[in-house]
Amino acid sequence: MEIESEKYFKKFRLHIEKYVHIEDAEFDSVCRYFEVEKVSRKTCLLEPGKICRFENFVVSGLFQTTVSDESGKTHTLNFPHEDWWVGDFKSFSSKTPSVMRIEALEDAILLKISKSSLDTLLESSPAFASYFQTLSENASIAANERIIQQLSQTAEQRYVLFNQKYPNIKGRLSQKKIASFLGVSPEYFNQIEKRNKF
Amino acid sequence: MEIESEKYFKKFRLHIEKYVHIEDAEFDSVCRYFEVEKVSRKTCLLEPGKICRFENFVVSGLFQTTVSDESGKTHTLNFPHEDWWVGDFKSFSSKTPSVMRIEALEDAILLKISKSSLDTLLESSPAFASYFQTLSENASIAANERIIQQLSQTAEQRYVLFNQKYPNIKGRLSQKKIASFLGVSPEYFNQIEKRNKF
DNA sequence: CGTCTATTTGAATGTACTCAAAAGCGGTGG
DNA sequence: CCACCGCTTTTGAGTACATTCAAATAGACG
Repeated sequence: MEIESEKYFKKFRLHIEKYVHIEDAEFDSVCRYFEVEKVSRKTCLLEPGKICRFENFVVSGLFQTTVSDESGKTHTLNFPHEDWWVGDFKSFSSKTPSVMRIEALEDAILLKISKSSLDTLLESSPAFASYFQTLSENASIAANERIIQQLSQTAEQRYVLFNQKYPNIKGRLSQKKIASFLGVSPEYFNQIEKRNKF
Repeated sequence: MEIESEKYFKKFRLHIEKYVHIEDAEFDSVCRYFEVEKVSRKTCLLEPGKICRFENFVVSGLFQTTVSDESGKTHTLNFPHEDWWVGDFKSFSSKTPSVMRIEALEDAILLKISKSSLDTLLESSPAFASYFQTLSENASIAANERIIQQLSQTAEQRYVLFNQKYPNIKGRLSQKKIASFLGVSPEYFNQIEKRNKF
C-alpha cells in the first residue's frame, strides 16, 4: 500500500512542479503533512452547517460543490477533479460553518491536509508557500473571469465556453448538473444542447 | 508634502493591521516600495490592450473596473474605493495585455507598487506576505460569493444586496453604472429603483 | 446658454423559467 | 436476468423577467 500512495504523491509533485520547482527533500517534508483518503461515489465531503476541516488535492475522481437557495434550487460552483483542490476555503480558513455541500460524483482518491498542518507547512516550506500563493491568485483570477462571463454572456455562449474549457468532464456529468453550473434550468439547457447538436 | 504622504501611509498601515500585526521598522521598509500618486477624475489607470504595470492601494477616491463585450456593452467588475486595491491582477502578475478599463470616477490618491517591487517586498517582509496572502484568499472568496449570487438571485435581490453591502458608494454612482455592475439594463434598473423607493 | 449624457416612460420583443406529462435509462433487488 | 423504481431527459404550453428601441424630460458641465 505504501507503493500505492507513492504514486499519488508523485502525481501531486508533478502538479506542484507546474508552478514552482521543489527539491526532493523539501517535497518529502511536504508530503508528511498529507494523508491519503479514498472516498466512494455519493459520499459527502462537506454538508451545509458543518465546518470544512480539510483541504484536499484530487488525485483522481470528480466532485460537485453546490449551494442551495431559499427556494430549494441547487447551484453548482464547480466540479473539482484531477489535479485540482476540493474544499470550502472560506470555512476551512475561518473555521466557520459552510454553506456548501460537496459530493463525490465518482470514486475518488484525495490527499488531505488539516488547517493546522497547512499553517505549519506554509511556514516551513518556501516552495510550497509560493505554490500556494500562486494557487490563491489563480483562484481569484478564475473567479473574476467567471463573473465577467456571467455578466456579459448568454446561457448559450456560456454553454459553448464550458464545452471548450472542460471537454474532459463534460461526458462525466448529467445535463442537470451542467445546467446548475451554468445557471439555467435543466429544461432550457436541454433545448440549448439540442440546438448545438449539429 | 512629506507630511502629507505620511498621512496616506498611516492609513495604509491601519488597513494592513486589520489583517496582521506589523512592527514599525518592518512597516517603514514596506513603505519604501510604494509611491504616492494623485489621479484626477476621468483619468484612465488602465485600458484594454495595455499591461497593468502597478497594483494600487486606494487611499481615497473611487474607480470603476469595466470590460466591454463584442456587442459594445460595458460590464462593471467592481468599484474599487477607499481601503481596497485597484488594478488588474492577472495582467499585472503575468505581464500580459489586459481586457479591462479602469477609470477614476473621483479625484483619487493611490499608493502604487510595481511587479518587481512587489516580488521583492513579498520576499523580504513576512508580515506583508501574510497580509497579501490573506488578501488573495479573500478576493477569491468574495468572487465566489458573487458568482453564487449571480446564479441564485434575481436582479432585484442583487440590487437590495448591493445597497446593503455598499451603502457608502451608492450615492456616488449613477444608476447606469450600478446597472452595469448588477448585470441589468439601465432602463430595467430604473424600474427596480422606482419599485424600491417606498 | 447649448450640448451631451443620464433618467424616465411605454410598447414590443426575446430569453429563460415553471409546470406538467411522457419517454428513456440505470441501478437494485428478487 | 428481468422487472421495477426513481431519476434524468425530452417536449410543449403558458408565463415572468428583463431587453431593446424610441422618445420625452431632466441634469450636469463647460
